[in-house]
Amino acid sequence: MMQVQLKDGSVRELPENASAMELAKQISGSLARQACAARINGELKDMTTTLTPGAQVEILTFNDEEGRDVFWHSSAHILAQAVKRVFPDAKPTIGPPIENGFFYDFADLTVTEEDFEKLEAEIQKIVQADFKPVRLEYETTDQALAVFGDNPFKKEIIEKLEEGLSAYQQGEFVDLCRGPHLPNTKMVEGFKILKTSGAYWRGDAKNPQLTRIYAISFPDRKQLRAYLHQLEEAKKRDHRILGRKLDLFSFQKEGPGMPFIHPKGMVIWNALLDFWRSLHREDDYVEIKTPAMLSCELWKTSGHWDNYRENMYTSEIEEKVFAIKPMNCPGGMLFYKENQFSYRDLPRRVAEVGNVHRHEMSGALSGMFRVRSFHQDDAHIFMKPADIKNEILGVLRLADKIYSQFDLPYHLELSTRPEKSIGADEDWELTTEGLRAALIESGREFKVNEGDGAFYGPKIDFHIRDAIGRTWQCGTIQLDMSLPMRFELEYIAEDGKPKRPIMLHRALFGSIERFFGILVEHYAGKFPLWLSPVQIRLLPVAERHHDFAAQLGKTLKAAGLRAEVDLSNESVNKKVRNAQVDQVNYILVLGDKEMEENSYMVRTRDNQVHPNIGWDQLVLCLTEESSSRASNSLLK
RNA sequence: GCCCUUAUAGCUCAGUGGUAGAGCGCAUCCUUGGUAAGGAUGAGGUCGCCGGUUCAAGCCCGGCUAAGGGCUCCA
Repeated sequence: MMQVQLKDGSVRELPENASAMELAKQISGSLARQACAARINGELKDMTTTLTPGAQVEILTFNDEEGRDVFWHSSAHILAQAVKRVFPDAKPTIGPPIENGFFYDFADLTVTEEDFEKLEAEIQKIVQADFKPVRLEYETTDQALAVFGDNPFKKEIIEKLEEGLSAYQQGEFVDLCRGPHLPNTKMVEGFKILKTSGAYWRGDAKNPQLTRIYAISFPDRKQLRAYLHQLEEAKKRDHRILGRKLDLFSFQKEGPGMPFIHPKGMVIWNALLDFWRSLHREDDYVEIKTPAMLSCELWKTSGHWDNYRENMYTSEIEEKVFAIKPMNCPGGMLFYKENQFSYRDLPRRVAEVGNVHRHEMSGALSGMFRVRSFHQDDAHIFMKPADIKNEILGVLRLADKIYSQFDLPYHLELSTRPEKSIGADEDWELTTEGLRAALIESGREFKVNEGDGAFYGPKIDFHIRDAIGRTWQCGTIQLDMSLPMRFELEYIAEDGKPKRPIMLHRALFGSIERFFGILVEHYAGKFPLWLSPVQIRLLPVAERHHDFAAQLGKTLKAAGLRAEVDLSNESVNKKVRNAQVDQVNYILVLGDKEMEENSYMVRTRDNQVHPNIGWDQLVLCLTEESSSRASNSLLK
């Protein structure tokens, strides 16, 4: 007999040479059925692994991140086995687990969605065959090459690894693999191929393109169904679909990646910017507007011409070359140089909501999330070295006000000096520590990405998490040591001598277009009142109530509310439905009763009914809800 | 940019080589209706664009344009 220790510190007695699976069985039958792999003395191993006396053992299931990775990686092998059966010429390359599921990349394979059914049928056969993956180990590179040498991708991997080579076999299928793997294939009850795409070998466009198949699997068919359901739900929030349904924006083939914002979208846009401007006024920002197009000489000075030219739209007129701005900063530099500043004038906070154009690769475009024409809520802060910490703190506070307005949780990341960078060591030290000190003083947690800063300075990024759990990099604070130098910015210091200011770029929404798209999905089109394109719709019951409704509509508009009166020749039921489908916040049906009683029944788009509300009370309540930018209805 | 997929009425989508369809929306009329779809009639399409195959192309082939998924996760 021998003893092993479990994660919780308890000790188990087992026969000599017992495997991890036998341990799991001793603990409980259900654990043994769910066990994906074991962590033995800190290393991930197969359940078949023989335990040694005194070993520390943890049994991992699908509920553990690492267990899940093993589950999905084994699923990838099953997928590859099925692909080999259906397409014998396909050459498997790699097949790792990812955040949601896994993929496998193949060379010499073309699949379409019509093949999915065939592949899934084959996968079911493999699952039902209940293969027990067996680990094979190779002593030498040559041994491994004898098995996999005809696959150039596996060959590359083998030659790179040289030792510790292993493979797993299930039935006729052998795949080079580090492991570990599931004890059997029958555990994979729910399996679904999701999509296929091209992917470059090792992620590099210079390498051959492979065919990638994405899939997901679960130990339980119910979990698969729930996951697929969740995907469907997320699809319903898709800002591209809601944007069309709610008539917020559109794209035209004449302007790929260049959104048209419709009147209802502009209501949201303007509400966002009103909010943004009010906060910036409080924080003593001034706002400017610089030209969309400027001479290429400017872009040569800023460095964009050398580094960014292929992404810039250019135009030649009267033999002079101009470029549409991909960033606002160079224009902001010219503005700074308009005046001579004293140290007393700093920090100077200059904001600009600038429309920038960047020629993104055609395949990268995606709704409002990745566009070629967008607006940055930019600001450039010019300051003395001593101002850094306070200015960063100010921006952190401002960002917090903005994100918390939308109930968007976020986290911060600090990126430090990359290998390729400009500027003196002491400048990097000064600026990076300024950022760090401000982050620490703000009391917020942050992650550090060493070497991930821009070549011209360190930065802080804001990553927000939306209602479906996805994270987005929105805000950014970037210290820039390059532009003040290139543009020879100065201020006059206390000693009367010119000094170079420190400059930072910052954006909080990031791209307004993208933030807009995120909000559409975050709220699933159900905007809070202050953002909502149509806040209230009045539905007269019959024609004799039209004048009454129009009159009330006028009162609401005069109170600053966005009201519509539905005079269409439709039934009341239909009008209510239309208003709810249009995500109108409040719906009022107006008939004889309302004309007589001056008391109203207010219905929301979610079918909440608030009875017996007086007109003045209603107007007061809605104006308060809207102007205070409340997240939830104030009606009781 | 590259790989795969898609493009038919304003929108969502059927239509596998023989003169173009549905639902919603829109228009007109009937209905004047009380809280999620009242009824009838009608208009609306060079089937994304260019070329090819064919007696005949929305459908097959090629090119272009646009859209969607992906190209970060290293056996």
